[in-house]
Amino acid sequence: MKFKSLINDKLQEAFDKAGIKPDLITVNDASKPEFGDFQYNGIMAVAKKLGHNPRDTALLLADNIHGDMISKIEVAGLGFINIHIDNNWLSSRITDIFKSEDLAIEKDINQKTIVIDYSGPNMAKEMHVGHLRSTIIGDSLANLFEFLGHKVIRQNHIGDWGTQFGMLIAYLEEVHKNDSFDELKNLENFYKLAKKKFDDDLDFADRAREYVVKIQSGDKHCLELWRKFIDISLSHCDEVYEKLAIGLTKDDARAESFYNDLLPAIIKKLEHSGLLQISDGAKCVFLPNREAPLIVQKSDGGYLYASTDLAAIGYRNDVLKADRICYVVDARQSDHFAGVFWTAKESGICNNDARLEHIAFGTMMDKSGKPFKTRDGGTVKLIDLLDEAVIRAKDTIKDRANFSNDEVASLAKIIGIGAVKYSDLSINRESNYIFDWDKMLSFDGNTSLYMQYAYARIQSILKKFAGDISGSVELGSDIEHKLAIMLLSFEDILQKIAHDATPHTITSFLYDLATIFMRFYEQSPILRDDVPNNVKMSRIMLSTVVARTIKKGLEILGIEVVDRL
RNA sequence: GCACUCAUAGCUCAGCUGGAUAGAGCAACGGUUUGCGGUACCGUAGGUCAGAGGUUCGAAUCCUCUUGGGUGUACCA
Repeated sequence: MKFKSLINDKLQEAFDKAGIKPDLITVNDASKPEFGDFQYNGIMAVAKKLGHNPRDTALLLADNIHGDMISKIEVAGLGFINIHIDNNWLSSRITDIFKSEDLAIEKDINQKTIVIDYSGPNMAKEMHVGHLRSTIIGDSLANLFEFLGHKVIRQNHIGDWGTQFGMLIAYLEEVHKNDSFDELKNLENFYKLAKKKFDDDLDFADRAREYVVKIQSGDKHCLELWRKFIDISLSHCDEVYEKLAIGLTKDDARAESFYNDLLPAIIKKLEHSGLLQISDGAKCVFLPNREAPLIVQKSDGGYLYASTDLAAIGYRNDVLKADRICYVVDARQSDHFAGVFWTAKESGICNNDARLEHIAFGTMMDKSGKPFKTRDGGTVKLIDLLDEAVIRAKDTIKDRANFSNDEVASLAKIIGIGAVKYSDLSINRESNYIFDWDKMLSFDGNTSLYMQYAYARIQSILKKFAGDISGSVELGSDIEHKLAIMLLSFEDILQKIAHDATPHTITSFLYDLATIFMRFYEQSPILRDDVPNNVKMSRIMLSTVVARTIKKGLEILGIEVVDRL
C-alpha cells in the first residue's frame, strides 16, 4: 500500500479546505516516538510565504485533517504537525496484508520499459572481483523493477570485440596451433601468456592488430576461432552467475560485436546532426564545458567504446523502446557516460523523454582500505572469491551435526552468497566499499545472517504452532503498532528505492524491521499457554507478515532465506 | 592545470524535498523473573558532522572559499 500518499492526500484535502496552496506535500516519518507516526514540517515555509503565523496555520490545517486512518493530530513547536495513525485501522490493514498475495503491493499502473545494463564481463579473461558490484547491484534493481510491475530488459554488454581478441587469436594461431581447445579451459592463464608475448614482441603485436581487422571485416576462419573463445568465456560466466544466483542468461547477452553493423549509421547520424568534428584525424564530438572530446572513430577508422555505447543506446531506444536505461557501471566512468548521454540526446539517437542513468558505484577495497587484490597483487577471480564465501559460511552453521551433508552444502551456499551480496548492497553504492569477511559473515549487526536468523526464528514459531490461523490482527502495544507502521511502509520504501536506485535503503529497512520484531518477540509471548487465543492469533499473523516482508525484501536483493540454520 | 567525488563516534556506515536533543552496528564496559531458537535482548560510554564564512525562523543537508583523500582527463574498455 502506498501509505504515505494516503496521508499526503489527507493533508491535501485539508489544505484545499483551508484555501491554501502548498508547493509539494510530503510527510516524513516521525523523528521521535512522542511525535506520533508521521510528521509534516512544511507549514513553516508555507506560512512564511503567506505572511501568516505558522502555529495558527498549523492549527487551522489540523482542524481540517480527518479520516478513519488518523487517530490524533497535534500541533507542536513552531508549527509541526504530528500525525498518529489509528490502531484499529492499522490492524485491519495488516490483516488484509496477511490475507493477500505479494504483501498487497500493487503493480505500478504506470508501467515502464526499463533496460538495465549490468555485469558486462570481458570475454578475453575470466570474471574478477571488479565485476561483482555491477552484477549484484544491477540484478537487485532488475528484481525490484520487476516486482513493482515494470517491463525489465536485462542487458549484459559483454566485451567481446576489442584489441585483446586479435592478440588471443594470434597467439592461438602461432603458438598453440596444434593444441586442442582444452588448453583454453584456463583462459586466464592463456590470456597472460598472450599478453606477455604481445608486450615483448613488437612483430607479434602488429600481427595481433591485423587479426582484429580480420575479425571485424568478417574473415571466416578468424571468426570461427573468435566464436570458440567467446563460448568458453561465456560458460565461465554462466558458472559464476549460477553460483551467485544471478538472473542473467545467455539470452540477455548483447555483446559489443552485436552492434558492429550499426556503427557506420551512428557516425552518419552524428554527421547529420552537425555534432561531428574532425580533430587530429579522429572523428570527435566536442562536449560543452569539457576539454577532451568524445572520440567516436579513430584516425585509422577503428571504432571505440563510445561508438558502441551510442549504438547500444540507439538500439535500446528504437528497438527495445526503453523508457529508462540504467547503466550499472563503476563511478570512474562517469565522464564517459556523461559524454555519451549528452551526445545521444543532442543527436537524437535517443529521444528526449527516455531517461538515461549512470548507476555509479565505488571501488571495492580490502580491509586495510586498498584496492582488492591477491597477496601477490593480481586480480582476484570472482569464482575463487565465491567459493571462499561458501567455505567460510560453512563454519557459521551452528550445529552441523543436525544437518545432512547435502543440507550443509546447500545452507553454506545460501549463507555465503547471501553475505557477499548483502554486505555490498547494504552500503550507499556511490562510496567505496570495504570488503570484510568477518563483518559480512557475522550474526551481529546489519548482515544477511542476522536477517536470515530472524526469518528462521519466526519460521520456527510458525512450525511449532502448526494450527489453523483465524481471526484478525489486534495491535496491542506500542511496539506492535510500530511494527505495523513499518510493514505498511514497505511499498513506499520500494518505490523510493526504484526511483533513486539505492538498494541499500532496503537493507536499512529490513534491519530496522527485524530489530523491532526481535524486541517485540522478547517482550510478547506468542505461543505460551497463558496467551489468550485472539492475542495469539494476532501475534502469529503479525509475525507471519514480518517473515514474508523479510523474505520478499531479501528476494529482491537476490538473497534466499532458509527455515532453519 | 581542469572536472567529478568524498570527509559524520576509535572502526564500518545511516541520516529523506533543509526541521524538534545527529542515529545504528562493531569494538569496550555492565545487565537480562527456567530461555515459544540467548548466534537474542536491554543499558552505559563514545561527536567541533574536516575547517571558515554565507543563505534561512531553522543547516550534517543548500551556496562560496580553504584543507585533506579518491577518481577521471584525445584515439584502451
